[in-house]
Amino acid sequence: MFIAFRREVEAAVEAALDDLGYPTGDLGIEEPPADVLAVLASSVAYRLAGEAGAPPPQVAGELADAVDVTDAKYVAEARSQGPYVNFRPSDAYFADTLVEAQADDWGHLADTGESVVVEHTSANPTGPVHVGRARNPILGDALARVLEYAGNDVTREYYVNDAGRQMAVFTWAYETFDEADLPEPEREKPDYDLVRYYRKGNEFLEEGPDEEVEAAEAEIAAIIEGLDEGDEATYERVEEVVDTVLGGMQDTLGRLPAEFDEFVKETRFLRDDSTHEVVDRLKESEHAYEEEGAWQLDLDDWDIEQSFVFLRSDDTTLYTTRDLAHHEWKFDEFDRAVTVLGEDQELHANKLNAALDILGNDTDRLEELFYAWVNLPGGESMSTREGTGVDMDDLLDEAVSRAEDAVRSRLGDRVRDDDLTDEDVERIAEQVGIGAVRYDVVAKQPTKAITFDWDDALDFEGQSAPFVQYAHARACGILGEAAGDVEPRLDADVLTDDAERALLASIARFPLVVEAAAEDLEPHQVATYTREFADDFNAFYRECPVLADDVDEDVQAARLALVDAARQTLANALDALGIDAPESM
RNA sequence: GGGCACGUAGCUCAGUUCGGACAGAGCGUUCGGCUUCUAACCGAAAUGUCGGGGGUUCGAAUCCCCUCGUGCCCGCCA
Repeated sequence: MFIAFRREVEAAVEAALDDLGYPTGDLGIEEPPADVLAVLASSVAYRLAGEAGAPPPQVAGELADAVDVTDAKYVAEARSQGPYVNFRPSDAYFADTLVEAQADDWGHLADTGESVVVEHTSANPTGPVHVGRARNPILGDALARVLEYAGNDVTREYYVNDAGRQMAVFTWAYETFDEADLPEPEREKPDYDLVRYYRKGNEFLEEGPDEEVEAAEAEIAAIIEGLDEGDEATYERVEEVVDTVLGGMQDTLGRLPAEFDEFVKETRFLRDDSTHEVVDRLKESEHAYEEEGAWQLDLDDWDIEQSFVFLRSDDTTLYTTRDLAHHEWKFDEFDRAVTVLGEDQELHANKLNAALDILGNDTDRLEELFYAWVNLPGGESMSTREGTGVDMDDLLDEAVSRAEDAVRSRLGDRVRDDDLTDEDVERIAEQVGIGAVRYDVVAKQPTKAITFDWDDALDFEGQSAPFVQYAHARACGILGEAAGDVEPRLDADVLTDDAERALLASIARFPLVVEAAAEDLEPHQVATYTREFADDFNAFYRECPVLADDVDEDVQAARLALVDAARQTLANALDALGIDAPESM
């Protein structure tokens, strides 16, 4: 709706500028402040003042007069206000918004016809998911959802690093150490079980007797070599560890929820020989050279100082080499590829891009979304190997437990009479607790560093998921109360209060927000929208009673339709973020 | 040392792409509101050298240069 409105405004302004003999390159279309009664405005008069030899307000007046919106469906009027030309919505704008927002798929944009692979998380399967890693799946899953809302065919991919040194160390440690020498696992889950071997192994390599460490290193090197050569027996040894740990991690990620369509293993690109084909092609490149037995690329032309080593002096490949084959696979299978990466990966990503360019790929099809690290208070970083950090399972358990306390403490003074069972309470606690954690992460700009704080992550008031979810529950409450007594009617003409109009205008913006968030790869724009929207709904809730006895029947029916449209908008906006919308709280 | 990010109210953050209407929220503080569709809510008040300095512009939180502070990266690791 908003998008159609914008199209009409753009066409009208462009035509008017053309008529008046002004350039049409800059239309100056922007969203006005909240207290201005317009959906869009143009500030172009500022720029034309010099050429026109008249002050901006005068140019704005001239432009407003020249704008012809008689054929427009959604733009009712162009009116100058100071240096701005404001575009006001027609009755049809509100009427169609009310109708369209009733649909289950409200906020979904037209199909782009494009397939997009969103690779996220891709954490090495070395142990339980900790909070430091959690930004990636939450951000990645929300991004995938937003891109789906924007009309793309999205595949969620977890790239499994099963061929590197870390997995070789893990496999060696798992086969070498005796469970009796390990501490009790922190949780009865396979990832918590096996990470003990990994930690023990790393400790041994750092502090063990030189001779024994040397022998261990030889065994680790043999595993790496076996993988690189595609040796089936080695692959099976490593796979046992990888799949077991990954299974445990998947359970945790699923709670967020972050689920994947594909788990693509790194060893796949060794077994099908594509990595070695990449090596051969790179050796032919004018940027390739051999130094001290290692093959590398000179990336000066891409303003990257450091060379890109793609073949070790012992002729084995590196993670980055295999990642090249991986990305060529993506280019074959999908139209676009987006990767969610920690900011520590930026140099690697730039080098990868340059190498893909050398291999003749169109790297415009590949984009990255970088996020800053989550640190512990005191500046300590979270590490699986060292066992520092807060486990994601612990955070989610605590969040759900606090949410359950909150739900139960409110049961006594509930006005709404919907008899929540224990099962309901548990479900709501799950939705609210996990939603709060997820919202806390997804609402912030990814480039800003986060210091983890229990109270901040578990704050259920103010700008949080529960605040937005509560607005949704309120809407459901009204709809439930009205069921059978009042039939909603799609009649926006009787919705004339400021709060009603503001809510409709806010509903109409939803598709635009999806469009912008997808375009910029910024799910947090949707999060910002949800809390502004909840504000608008709460204002309506306060100002406009729906079911009160003294409300006119027509108004009651129309307000009920408006409540349903708001409910649909809240539910879908939360869904685009991967947050559940409880019907009662 | 070089590269990339970040710095907005006491705290947590929107707004910065693409310069434009008085710089906005929440928490906290002070005051007020539940016999009225759910108070995880709402209303009112107070709170700012938009890190600092310079520049461009009719106009800068937003663009450019310098500077300070913080984080990340600079492996034949992943």
